[in-house]
Amino acid sequence: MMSKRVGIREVAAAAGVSVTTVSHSLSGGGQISDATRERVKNVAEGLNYAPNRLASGLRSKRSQIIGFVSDEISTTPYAGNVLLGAQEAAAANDQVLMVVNSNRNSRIEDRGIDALLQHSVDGIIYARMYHQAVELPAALSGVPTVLLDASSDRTDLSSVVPDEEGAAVTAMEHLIAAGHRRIGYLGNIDEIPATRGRLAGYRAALAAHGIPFDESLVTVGESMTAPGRDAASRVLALADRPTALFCFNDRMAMGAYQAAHLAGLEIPRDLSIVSVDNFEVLADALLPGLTSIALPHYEMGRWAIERLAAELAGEADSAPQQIQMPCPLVLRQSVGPPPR
Amino acid sequence: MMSKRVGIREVAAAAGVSVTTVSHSLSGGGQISDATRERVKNVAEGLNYAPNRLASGLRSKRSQIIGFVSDEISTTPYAGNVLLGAQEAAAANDQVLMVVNSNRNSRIEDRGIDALLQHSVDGIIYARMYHQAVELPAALSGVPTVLLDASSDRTDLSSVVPDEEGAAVTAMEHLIAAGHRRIGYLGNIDEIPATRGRLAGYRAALAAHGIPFDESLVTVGESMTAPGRDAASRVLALADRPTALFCFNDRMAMGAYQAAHLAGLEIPRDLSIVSVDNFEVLADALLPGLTSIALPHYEMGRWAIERLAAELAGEADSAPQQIQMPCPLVLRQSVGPPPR
DNA sequence: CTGTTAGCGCCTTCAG
DNA sequence: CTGAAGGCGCTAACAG
Repeated sequence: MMSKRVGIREVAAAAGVSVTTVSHSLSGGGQISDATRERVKNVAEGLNYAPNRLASGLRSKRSQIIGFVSDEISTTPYAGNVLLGAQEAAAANDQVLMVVNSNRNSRIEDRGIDALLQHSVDGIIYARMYHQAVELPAALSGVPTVLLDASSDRTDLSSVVPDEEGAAVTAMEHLIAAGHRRIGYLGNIDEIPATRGRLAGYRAALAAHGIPFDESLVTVGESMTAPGRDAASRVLALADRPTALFCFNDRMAMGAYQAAHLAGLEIPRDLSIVSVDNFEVLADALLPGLTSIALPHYEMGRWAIERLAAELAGEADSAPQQIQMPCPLVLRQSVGPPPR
Repeated sequence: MMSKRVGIREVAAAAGVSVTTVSHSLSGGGQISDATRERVKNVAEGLNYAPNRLASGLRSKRSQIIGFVSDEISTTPYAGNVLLGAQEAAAANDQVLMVVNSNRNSRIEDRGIDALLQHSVDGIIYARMYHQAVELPAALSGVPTVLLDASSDRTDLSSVVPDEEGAAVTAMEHLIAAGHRRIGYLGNIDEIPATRGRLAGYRAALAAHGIPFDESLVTVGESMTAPGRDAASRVLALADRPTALFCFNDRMAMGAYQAAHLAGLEIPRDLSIVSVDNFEVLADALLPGLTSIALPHYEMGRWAIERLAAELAGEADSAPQQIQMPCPLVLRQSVGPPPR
């Protein structure tokens, strides 16, 4: 509400000082004696003073608002945690988030960015809901921006994405450590970084353990349950079927569960499974629980805000960084030793 | 970015008029001839003028920012759509959303609300991620507020929640129309409106069709997959087991699928299932697809913003409203005629 | 119909 | 160490 809340001048009057002194006292700036500073703070608190950010932003050119633009806050269930991470980090910095959603429509996105700029956001988190390459909208040139779950070829922009290859290696190491050597990969077909990265990790892990790559163990499909079921059915029908499956994501893994069921195989006795997403509604619900690699959504959200804050502050370490975040393994019950 | 963008005075100079004329021309107010209005608009566009909302908000007491406070944006996957609905409706009103997340912690929530108020939000959407009764934080008294997926006993506050009882009736009517008379209810145990509402709907639908209520067909558990599985197993073990199950939500329904499987029952041949949530990642993924009642998340988001806008505008119909939104049935493959 | 003139609430040189 | 004064960019009376 924009009512007549108490302002800096009321505080000044009550404390018997000038508005300047109040401003300095509260903002930590200026040369104020500790005594007055304390007194002013107490008076302000007593009066229930709260600054008007509109006014201070107008004057100081710092709105303390960060714009958060994403392609689809909604459809994906992973989304929430990146927003949460960003929001909590922002709150810790005395910043607040203004969110805008493009629904993958660049006209809507541009309009949203315009709105953010009109509200004088200090910077922008440009987020995607799954790892992908992006081109920054022209309207954002000159605006401090950090890419989240998105990457570009620009080295002057900070960005954070999951370490896709590392995620796959982690999953594979877990399977190999359990004794598996014949491990299938249920891959997806979209042209996104995760597709390449996870396959690369799959192959790298095999190579690291001297296990030959067998193309017949790799099947692909759309990254959803039904295609995962079909792909898994194909590879499980092989005479020399794999004893374990690394799945592109939890939805495909759910398909693999169904395929295993249809083939009369029991998990993990006959088939071990690891996948990526750690999407709890699925991973926890499946029987047995699905061991899965978690994507660091919350952490990426935090990192993006902190990076942006550092760049806005012009700190020493403010050179742009492009980082890949590690993805931890979340153990459940879908992995066991190979049969026999 | 808060750089020296072109301001209203540059536009005025370029158009050869005063700043007042520019302001009126662009905001549609004042008495300006159509000719000058047009000319000014063109000049402004040519100069790529965009208003500084900080300044206009400071002056006009209208920030065009709506605060969105919710308990948990993240953990639940339903969340996204309410934010999306709200965001799109806000954009249509030339408003923008500032989000704050309390993580169910009232101290964090109060801090967040403070931040929103400091930024002079015009009003607040106070949202919960699932239907529940709330008490409005004291800090919000006097602030235009609309409750979303939340209700209170205050009649001076607008609110929107799903029609829980209607949802259950819709589900039951579908089952009854398919020929079922022996229908079980897999209920939950939390003390939330949905618990009462859906059970009431279950009973009402039975009564409307002259089917006696049989307590043995009602089993309850926590609203998750494993408890759903257990509860369903109990009722399916009955000598005279139900031919259909109405489940509290999709996660419990997934448990019912598993229980059916374990009991050697095939869906929908031996057992029909309808539930609530239409949580696509589950409902679409289950085999066969799960027929489910959709909760109107997106629509509630839109409605809340529109209601707030109406109240802010002080329109004729601005008396607070407490509404229940209908919940549509989404057909998939989990319902068939009763066996034999 | 259009222009002049004050501020909105705060920050920030610049003097004391 | 503290106070006075001038805007930030825009809107809204009030005059012309």
